[in-house]
Amino acid sequence: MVQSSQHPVETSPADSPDGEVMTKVEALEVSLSPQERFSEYLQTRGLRQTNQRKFLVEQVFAQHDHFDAEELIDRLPRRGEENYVSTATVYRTLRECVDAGLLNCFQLDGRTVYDHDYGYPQHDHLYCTQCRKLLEFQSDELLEIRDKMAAMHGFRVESHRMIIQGVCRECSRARRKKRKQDLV
Amino acid sequence: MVQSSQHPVETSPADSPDGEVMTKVEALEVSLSPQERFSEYLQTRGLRQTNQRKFLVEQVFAQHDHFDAEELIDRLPRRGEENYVSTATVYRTLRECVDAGLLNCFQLDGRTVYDHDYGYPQHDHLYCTQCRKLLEFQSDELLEIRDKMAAMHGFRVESHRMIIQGVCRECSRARRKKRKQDLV
DNA sequence: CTTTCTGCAAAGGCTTTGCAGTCCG
DNA sequence: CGGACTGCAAAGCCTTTGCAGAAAG
Repeated sequence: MVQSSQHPVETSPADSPDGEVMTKVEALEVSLSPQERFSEYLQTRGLRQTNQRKFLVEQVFAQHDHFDAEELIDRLPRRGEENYVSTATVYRTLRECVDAGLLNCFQLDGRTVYDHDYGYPQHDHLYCTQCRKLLEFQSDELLEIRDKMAAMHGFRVESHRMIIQGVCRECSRARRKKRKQDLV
Repeated sequence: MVQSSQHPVETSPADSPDGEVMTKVEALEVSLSPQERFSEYLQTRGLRQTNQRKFLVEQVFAQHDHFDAEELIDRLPRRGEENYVSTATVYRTLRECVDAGLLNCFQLDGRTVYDHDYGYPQHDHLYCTQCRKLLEFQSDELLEIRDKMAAMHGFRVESHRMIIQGVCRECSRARRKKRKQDLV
């Protein structure tokens, strides 16, 4: 079976229904908006400020969310509608956003997932293998270990990617409930 | 540009040329060989003990190395030669090895990389973005943080994947050398 | 003998690319 | 105006799948 096209991705909820400790990943203060930052990037490289690029960056930063190309395309205007952008241009622009430092990307289940980088602090992910939701977490200790391990091996760190796979609270609950029902 | 098909992947060298601390990832003592373990897995599920499966598991465990499907296929007999195994069967068997717990797999640069799991301790990776080499490291602290972060979010951990990207010692040296030459 | 497996070739999913027309600067 | 950009369709890459013949139990 091939991955379905349903990949709900959400950020960590601010509240904790169980009253447990929750780290919340907050937006950072930045002097330039993502749009301005991208504009700067384009100018530096002698690239052009097109309507498609402006529109895409605006859409990408309209909500803080993880997404893949397909999800982005799904919420953009269709062919024939105003502001339609072709698939090729979407892929090309996503790559530029990564180069510009606006987005991060990583592979998950064979698709490329994009994540806001600019104006957002470093973080890692918890991935629910049941509902495919992505939660974020932050850990300075993790960074320390990363740097220590890299140093041990003479590595100069550029970046890292940590994904914890498992089952989220909601899916665990749903499963327990189901098991209970199955017993009846 | 698309990823090239050259992906040297090597394990961590045992010696440290710089005399720095090195963690070495050692093989574990296991009661069954990978072949025996796989055989057991097949029997349990009523699957068959074919020559192709036996041959592939043997090849996969002949050397401790990370590899992708292409690299494995490259060192197998060609079509027409003795013990030839089709691409489809290689992919099918790799998947079975993962199901059987013999191999781990993860995505890197768009390809699926396989890693010995059975008879080998949990470990994570350092990935050199210059030479595409994969080194291994082990850290119990990392596991503690993983569990702590998961607990904070009500997650039941199944597994995790951590990859530190950067430049390895050898590539750093090569680069320094090159810069020096460029100055002459 | 029956069911699973294999090899083949074709298809699939995601992403990139060549090209001709379009648009930015 | 010239080079960069876009949309389109086609190709590419890696992996999976349908099917008919082969093989395991």
